[in-house]
Amino acid sequence: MSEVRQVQVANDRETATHRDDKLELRLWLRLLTCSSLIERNVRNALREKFDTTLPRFDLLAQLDRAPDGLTMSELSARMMVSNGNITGLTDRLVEEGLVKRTPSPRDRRSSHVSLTPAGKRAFDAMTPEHEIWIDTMMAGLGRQEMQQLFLLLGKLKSSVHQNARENEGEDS
Amino acid sequence: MSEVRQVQVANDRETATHRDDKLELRLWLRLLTCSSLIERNVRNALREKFDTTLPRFDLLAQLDRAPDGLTMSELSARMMVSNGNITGLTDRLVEEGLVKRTPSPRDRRSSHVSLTPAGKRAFDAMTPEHEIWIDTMMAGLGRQEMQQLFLLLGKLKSSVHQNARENEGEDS
DNA sequence: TCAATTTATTTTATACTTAAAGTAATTCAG
DNA sequence: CTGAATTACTTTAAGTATAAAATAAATTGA
Repeated sequence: MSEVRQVQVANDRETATHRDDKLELRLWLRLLTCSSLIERNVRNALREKFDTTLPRFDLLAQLDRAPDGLTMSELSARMMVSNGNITGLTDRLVEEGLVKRTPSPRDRRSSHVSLTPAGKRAFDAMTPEHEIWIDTMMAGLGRQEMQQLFLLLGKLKSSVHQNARENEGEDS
Repeated sequence: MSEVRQVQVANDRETATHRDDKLELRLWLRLLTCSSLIERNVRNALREKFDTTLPRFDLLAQLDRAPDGLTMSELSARMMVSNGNITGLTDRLVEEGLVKRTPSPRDRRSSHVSLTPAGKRAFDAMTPEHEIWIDTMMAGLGRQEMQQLFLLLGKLKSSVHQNARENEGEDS
């Protein structure tokens, strides 16, 4: 009575792709699956280990890389989210004391956001762990495979920038 | 007086990566950038052309691929979102008349969700356009590059499944 | 100068998303 | 058969996200 032992097969988006679906579509779904998987893991880990969220960590990371701080618009561009989103996110981080707003002396419309000492400490505590999570998830890939993947994704990124419908009213 | 003509350089996440950042981290950020870029484009296109959203389109797509319909749990697994999310999403699509819930005769806890004729029509109207958007964005990649990318992402997916911290309480 | 436009940000309304708790039906152990 | 555990789904509260409108400051052009 040999049990039919179901192998744990993830029931993700790709499960339902037809064999005759176009390569482009299957590629997009797989890309999305990978991205979502990693994102979910990082999100969960951040919550469990540091009681924070991915958007907050992301914002701190952007600031850590820009020692002079960034304007709301710069944050919006780098994090690829709307400006309104940054407003709320910054508000919460200010409340937590991890970030501060400094009105720009040159332009009264804009403010520079930067890490507070507490924010810097908090971020520095998270970084090494975060790096380990990422490394771990990618442990199944060899050095060369990663480089290859990095390269191909670079091409994809260019392709999207060049061909996407979003490019209206761009610089001539 | 030669103008310094700024080339339109995307100010995305990767802008701020240090040269000495680990390959794994840079790979993850680039993956996320690609995924977000494509996602944003599809989202905008769906809104502009069909006045709908990506999650709704996704749900319709899952149902279209499963002619007998799916339970809420199956939808949750395939779309990789929480079960509570599916509840709300389904509610809205039912309101729009694109989807219907049929109580399962075998299990009074669960219901099968499936496309209504209107839902099928709506989805069929969107599919060809959607495919074009994806194809267009990937037009910069050759056939072989796409296949290579697909393969490498498959490896990454396995790696994440195997190594991620999420694997607790799994099948022995 | 000064009106019109652009830019930086905030506000508003709505949708999406999650985790956690709750409800109800089913299954399982004994 | 029955109580305990599990499963399917919904509800709730909070956070994240967007588009669009609003505000206010800076810039531009005549």
